Amino acid sequence: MEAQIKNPILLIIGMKIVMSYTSKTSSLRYAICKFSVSLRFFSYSQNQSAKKNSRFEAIGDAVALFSRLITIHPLPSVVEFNMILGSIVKMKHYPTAISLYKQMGLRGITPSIVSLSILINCYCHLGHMGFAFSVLGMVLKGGYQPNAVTLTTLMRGLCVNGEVRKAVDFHESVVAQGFVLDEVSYGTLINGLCKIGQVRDAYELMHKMEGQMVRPNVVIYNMMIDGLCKDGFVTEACGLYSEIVGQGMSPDIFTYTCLIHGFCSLGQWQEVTRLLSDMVDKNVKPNVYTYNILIDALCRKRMFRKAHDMCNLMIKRGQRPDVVTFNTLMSGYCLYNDVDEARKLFDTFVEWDIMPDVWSYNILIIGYCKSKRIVEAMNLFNKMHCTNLVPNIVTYSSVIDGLCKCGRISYAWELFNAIQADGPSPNVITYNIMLDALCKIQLIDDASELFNLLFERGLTPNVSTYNILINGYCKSKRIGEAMNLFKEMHHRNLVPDLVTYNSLIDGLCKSGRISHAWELFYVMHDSGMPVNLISYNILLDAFS
DNA sequence: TTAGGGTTAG
Repeated sequence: MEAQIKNPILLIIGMKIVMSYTSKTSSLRYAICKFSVSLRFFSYSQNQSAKKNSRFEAIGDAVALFSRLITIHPLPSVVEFNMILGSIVKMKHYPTAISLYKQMGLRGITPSIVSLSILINCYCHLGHMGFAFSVLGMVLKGGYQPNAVTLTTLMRGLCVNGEVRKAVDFHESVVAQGFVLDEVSYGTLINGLCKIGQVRDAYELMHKMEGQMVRPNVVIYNMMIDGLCKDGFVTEACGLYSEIVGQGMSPDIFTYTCLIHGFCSLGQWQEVTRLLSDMVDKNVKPNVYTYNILIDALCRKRMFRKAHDMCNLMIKRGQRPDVVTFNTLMSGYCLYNDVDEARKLFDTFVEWDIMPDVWSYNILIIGYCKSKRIVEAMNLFNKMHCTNLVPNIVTYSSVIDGLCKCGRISYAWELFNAIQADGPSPNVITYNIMLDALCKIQLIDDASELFNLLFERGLTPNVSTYNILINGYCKSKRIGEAMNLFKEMHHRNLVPDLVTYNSLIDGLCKSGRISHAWELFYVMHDSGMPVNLISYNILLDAFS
């Protein structure tokens, strides 16, 4: 059955393609190129106006056009098909692109390295890295030459699927085999490494790429600057800024925004001001991200008047506040326990023509829970279900925490089980919340069972998980089990913190094992842990 | 002549 083209503009373009094909191949390419641009436009307008159906129509049109092209005699070249597949990938319809790729094969169209790279990209986006690499196998067996795009796509796939290390190893092996990578390939790896906090390795890689005759561009410098700033190495990030300038390149809005973020985190306002005036000199205009960072920094310092002034300034300079701006302000108010002020802002979203997102709801739900106003938190949680917003694991964890802290543990437990069965999978934070609740009501054996379940679900406990359980065991006077967990932390390369030591020292003291408590106190001291007042009070209490 | 990388908020 012939597919219908629903959009009139695309119908015209589609007809143009069929007509022009009979005359000239170049016209066909021109028409498809226009089609591709139109698809991108529709995809864009879908984002802008949130019209649910336009994306569906655009994808429908793309498929319809593909179906028409595949029936033309003689068949258009693979380039035309690649252009349609590329547009479908841009619309994130990966399974559709894969299915159309397969149809191409059935029609006897020989894929090019571009088609195969698109296919690899689809599998990577779907998290099917095994399939992605089997396509690479096809590439090699078929005598194609994988290029920098093919290899970068795979490296990015590994990075976004949580296997950055494998991506780095893969890069090393392809370089050793003589494949040539470019600045995008290195940028992908550097970004992957920075995102998992391996900034040092990223930095080394940036210097290594120069040995491969690939020079870092501003994008790579920006990623490094961002990574360094987020790790607190703002001085080093500034060094890279100087390198950009020294090499005759121009720092852009990303460079400045990342650096401003770094200095805001350190509270170095003078540097922030200096960067802002530097931006004026270099004619780089702050954008909504830059303003949001500044507003966030002001809110964290409780400078709400100045934060609102900054909001007005951004409007005056032609930058519209967005949902992040409002979320940032709401978050600031909640940080200082003023959930009512945050709620007032939330209620003005409509006036600003801004749609609240999951973050907006989460900020308020957490705010209400913190103030023990569980009814209002639950009302918002229920209101979310009436919108198109899908609560995420942060929403559920916050609500579960709120319910636990208000003593409604059975309801919290019900929700926890519900999301285990069907919902956003609980993460280690959700488990910690439930574990804490169980320990607080002395159900330490149930907590221990839940702790085992955490491993079964493939999650990794963190220091807080151990602290919660150790504290639970200590409060139940089961010091032996608490000490076993303490040892287990070491095996898992988890470094005990002040909370771990204080819980154990308290537990040991309250069980009359004061000499053991002292021993542990010295272990803590020797490990370089800054001892706080709580530690001394625990020991003083024990002595008195 | 189609395919791959970068900034914000819990």
